[in-house]
Amino acid sequence: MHLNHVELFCDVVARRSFSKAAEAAGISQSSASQAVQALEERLGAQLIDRSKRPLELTAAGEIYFDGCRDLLESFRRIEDRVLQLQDKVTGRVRVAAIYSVGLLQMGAYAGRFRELYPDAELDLDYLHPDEVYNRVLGDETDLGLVSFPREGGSLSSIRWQDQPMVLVVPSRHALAGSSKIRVAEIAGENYVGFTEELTIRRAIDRWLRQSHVSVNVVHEFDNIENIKRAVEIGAGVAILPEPTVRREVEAGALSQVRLADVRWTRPLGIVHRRNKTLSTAASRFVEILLSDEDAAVESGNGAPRASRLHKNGKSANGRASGRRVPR
Amino acid sequence: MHLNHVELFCDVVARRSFSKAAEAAGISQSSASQAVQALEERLGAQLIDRSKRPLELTAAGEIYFDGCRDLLESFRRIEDRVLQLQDKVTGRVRVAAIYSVGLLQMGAYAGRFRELYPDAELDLDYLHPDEVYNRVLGDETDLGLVSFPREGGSLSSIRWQDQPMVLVVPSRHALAGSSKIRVAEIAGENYVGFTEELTIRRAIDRWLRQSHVSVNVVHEFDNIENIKRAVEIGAGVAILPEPTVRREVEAGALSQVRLADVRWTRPLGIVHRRNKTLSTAASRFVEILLSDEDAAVESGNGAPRASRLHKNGKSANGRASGRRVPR
DNA sequence: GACGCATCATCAATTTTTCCGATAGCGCTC
DNA sequence: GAGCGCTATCGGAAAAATTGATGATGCGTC
Repeated sequence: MHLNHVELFCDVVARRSFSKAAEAAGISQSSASQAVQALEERLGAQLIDRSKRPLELTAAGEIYFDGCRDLLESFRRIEDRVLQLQDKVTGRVRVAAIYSVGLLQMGAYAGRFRELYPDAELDLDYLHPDEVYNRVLGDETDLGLVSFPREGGSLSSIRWQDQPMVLVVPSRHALAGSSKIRVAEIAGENYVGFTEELTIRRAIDRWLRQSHVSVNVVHEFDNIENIKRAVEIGAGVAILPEPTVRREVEAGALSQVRLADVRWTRPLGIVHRRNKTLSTAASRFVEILLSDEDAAVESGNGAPRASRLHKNGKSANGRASGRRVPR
Repeated sequence: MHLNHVELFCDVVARRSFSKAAEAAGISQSSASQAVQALEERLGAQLIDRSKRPLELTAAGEIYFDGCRDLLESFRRIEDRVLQLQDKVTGRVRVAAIYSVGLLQMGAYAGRFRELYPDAELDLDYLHPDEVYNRVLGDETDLGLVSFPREGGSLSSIRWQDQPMVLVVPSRHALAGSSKIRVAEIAGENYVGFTEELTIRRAIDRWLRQSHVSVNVVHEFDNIENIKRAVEIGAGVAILPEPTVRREVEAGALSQVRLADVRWTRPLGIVHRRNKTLSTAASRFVEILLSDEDAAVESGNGAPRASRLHKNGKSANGRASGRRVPR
């Protein structure tokens, strides 16, 4: 029996689609169909009910899926154990990041990871926050990079960074010159904010309320890029994580103003399934995220750093564990 | 990755031989070699040290083997669960029986099993008792049929039959006419017995000692067939399980005499690995062994029957469970 | 310590399996 | 009910496992 076929079956089930799973596996839809059929033939039982759209699992399929899910996980762990013995880091790490984390920072981390562990494969996706959680929960990704990380249930999270929130204003705005202001000075400004379904919107609302400041919301977007564009054209001011506007500030397209009397930060975290032990490769990726010195600079406040995840008992030779790559 | 390759690797390790494992799997030695090499290449690690004869596992191989052993077992269970859903009994049952059980009785049981479950594969081997235990312990067989079953450690046993021991004499012997005698009458007879390493020999010795009877041992054999031949040619008398001499007694080649004042029996048991759940097919085979009505007749004493192993919650249609095959 | 035996690796040829692309059929949605 | 998206099916192509022959190596034996 081909374990690849089992893996494919599980992916078909997870995605509720043969074609999606086939594409993800880099094979043709036809091949995916045949692979699952081979499994069904071997068992002499229908696993998937294709007469429904989207497809559904049969009772047998349910049982088989549950079992194979664990089986594949076990197999991965076994291989990992052997590979660890020789300090090899291989396998695939699937990372899903929210747009505002991903586009700005992940490139550098990914490069570093690929440089240190050329044998490992890194899949990076930039998604909507909800989709990141879905993937983690559905076991379609190993690590999720999100802001205001949720915990509990089958989710566990690792604290990663705390990004200071700054006021962002058009470069010709009255406040553009100031390096620091008090929150109260924002009151009544035209404001470009996040849409209400986003956690960060609710956090900012709460912060403003606590400071007894209210603003005039003129636009709402569900992503930072659009907010920045709106501020650039003078639609209003915004409150955004400092690292996400650094490039525009340096280029002069936007101005940032620190808020002197509050410590608003956007916490970023790495979420993963609680019960699933991370693969060595995944652990190493987390390690790179956490060990990065830039991050230490960026996380402006004195919050304790997340402790190192990876503990390798017997790494004697100079492997990556403690290594720093010069920026 | 091919699960077959993993299975093959495990078999190679268990047998400490590529060629043996290849033969057992029904493939060429070349193929076996390449299959294991494929695994090693995938892991980038040597699993087996071929420079030793017989081959040895490397540290990586040790880890991999332990993991894969369980993995294969898990996979088997998963498939079994699915198959059970549709009342299918497939898969392989490997049975190792001691000669004296096997040759006489197993044919009928095997036939019955193959008739009831044509999709399942039954491997029957007749071996020396020690070898039966080795196979069970080494996980090379699912069920072992032995006399005086050992328990404990990783072994578990199911009571199967208690065969009454009878005195067997040449057909022209002075006692040949009697249907019953007292044990004391054996005293001083020329006796053909088992070799000392066999459990049954030690049991008989103990019984004779308890009855304060001693005999004149003229020959020792490690199997029942040879003992019968020796008795046939008049070398002496023997004490053997009744079912094993029934054919010769009916044919007139030997005479059997019941022992009136003792209840000596040879217990037969089904041994298997304790922690390993039996496959459905294996359970059904056990069921056939236990449900047989002949066995009830043969087990002369009133010892409680082993309870039925198999419990299938949802078998509604008239499947084999309760079915009896007329003798 | 050389010989023979058993065992395993290697190689090219062949068989078997898998995979692909095109096409047809079917369910779902509008 | 037409259109769209999805999956099964089919023949041919590609990839893979398997084989048989041959060579290398460890191990016991004389």
